[in-house]
Amino acid sequence: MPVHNTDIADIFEQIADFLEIQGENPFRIRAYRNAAHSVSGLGTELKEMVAAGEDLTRLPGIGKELAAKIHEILDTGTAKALIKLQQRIPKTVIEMLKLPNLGPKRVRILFRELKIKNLPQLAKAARKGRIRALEGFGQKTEKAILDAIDTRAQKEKRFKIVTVKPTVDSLLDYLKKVPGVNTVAVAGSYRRCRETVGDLDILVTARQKSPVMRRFLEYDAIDRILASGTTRTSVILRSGLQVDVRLVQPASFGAALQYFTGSQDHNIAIRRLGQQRGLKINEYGVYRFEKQVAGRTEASVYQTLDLPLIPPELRENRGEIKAAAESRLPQLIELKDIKGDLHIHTLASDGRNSLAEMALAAKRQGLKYIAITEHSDRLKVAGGLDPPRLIQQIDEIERLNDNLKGIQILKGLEVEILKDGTLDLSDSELARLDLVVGTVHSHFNLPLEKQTERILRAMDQPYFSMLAHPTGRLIDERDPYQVDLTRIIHKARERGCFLELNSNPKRLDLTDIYCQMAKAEGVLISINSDAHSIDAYNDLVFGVGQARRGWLEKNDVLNTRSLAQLRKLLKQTMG
DNA sequence: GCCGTTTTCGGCCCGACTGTTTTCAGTCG
Repeated sequence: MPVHNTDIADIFEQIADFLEIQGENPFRIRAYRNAAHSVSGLGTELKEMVAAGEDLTRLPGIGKELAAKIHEILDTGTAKALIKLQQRIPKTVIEMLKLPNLGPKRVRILFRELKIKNLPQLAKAARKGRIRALEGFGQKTEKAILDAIDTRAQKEKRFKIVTVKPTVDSLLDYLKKVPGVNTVAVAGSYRRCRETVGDLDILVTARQKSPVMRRFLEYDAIDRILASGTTRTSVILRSGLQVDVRLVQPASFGAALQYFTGSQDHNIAIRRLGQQRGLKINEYGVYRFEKQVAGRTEASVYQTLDLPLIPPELRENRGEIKAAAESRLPQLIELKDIKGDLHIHTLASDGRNSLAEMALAAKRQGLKYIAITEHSDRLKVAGGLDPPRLIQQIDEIERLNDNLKGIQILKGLEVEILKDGTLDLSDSELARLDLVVGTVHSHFNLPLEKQTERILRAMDQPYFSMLAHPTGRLIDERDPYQVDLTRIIHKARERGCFLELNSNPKRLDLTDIYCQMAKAEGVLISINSDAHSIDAYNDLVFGVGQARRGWLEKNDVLNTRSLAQLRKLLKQTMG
């Protein structure tokens, strides 16, 4: 059973949880959490680094002790330290930490004083009124605990960025119209283009006595109010989404935007840097002693640390601060760099628009080329094309290309990768195409080794240009299938083929970390819409967001190339 | 447990809000 970075990070987080409930040294706990974050954000598998004989203590947040634990976990699959902790405190106690208003101190009291070991016992004790009697608890806390248990499933939910976008647009519009309001901006994980957001952070600057906070409370989609102060108001919308609005002074706007954009790990690192220079950085500004020296703009905050403005998508404390200090921040790809879209369906398979409609809509979006890639024969439920229908479509594309100006259509196919790693159509049939996009739509449950071998074999077929949605995951709906992406990326480099970053906001597959890994290997990524209708070109912006989180620059992306360059690159994958 | 232009010890990010207090601890972001 191979151990992945996520397994190691998970063990470190668990150790941190246990230590926290034990009331351990908070900085020791932080060290474990830092290490977990550092490990999960690595662009390389630790098992490979160890195999290559690399010194793990060179990684940020990993010292001698934790390096030894990583070795132990790689060897045994677990850590003795964790097992020891689990013997003293039942695993189920950790679940209580996830409830709002319950942190390590209170969970510790519940466990020690009332011997509460899990959520059902906690609910029982709360119903009997035993919790309010505890030191530091009261009636309100007891009720909050009960409420939280009752609505727990709902609360853990994160929202896909695509479902939040209309809310953001509407709220910004609403707040901007309130008298006296000057600036409204969204911060948080939404601004960092994370694939899901837990809540929305909105910043407002306004003239004195603007009724903005009161008016926000009147916003019609609000279900209930969590907190309401002069500078911060928190509400839950009927959709379940939490929204925090903060009123800030113009002189503090940049500092607040920096602060609330996060990530938290990035901010901690930034404030530490400030500290080393005798600066205090908070959401109001950058201070030397009592005097504010920056904060009106975000750039001014970074400037006090001699850093350029770091793009929000990079702010995860995954090396961006060091890169900024060394003037080697990437010039991140932008939506306007995308010249074409290489994964598109039409009415011929399961799309909702015709070939001509898809082509014209692409042209309106400013794209120069598209590839039509219908499903192949085996995927009957999606109207997969058999060889005769594929030939028919190739003819149709050639006819259209003769008549269309300003957009070129490439002949492609989204071919099924069969269980044994062969492709759904024969080489002679695939040879007629400009590109072949391979995908897995069946046998999701193969074990890691089999699934990986299956895909590697497919990539080795003579006609194979690109692996689409490489992990098959659907955010919050379907886990990725078991596959060793490190080997897939190595193979792509060796074979000269490409990996897709699918822009469908339900997929966003590849994820940021693997984009970064592919980039390091020199494997080009294609940011595709997987469009099934003309509206879907709008999703490319989500793919670009994920690509930016993966540090991708224009040159790292296949479909920023001119049509001539693209054809050359594709030809190398065909035959 | 990590880390070092404060370097092998003594630090480790910072403030708002709430509930339970009667001046503050815990939680959260």
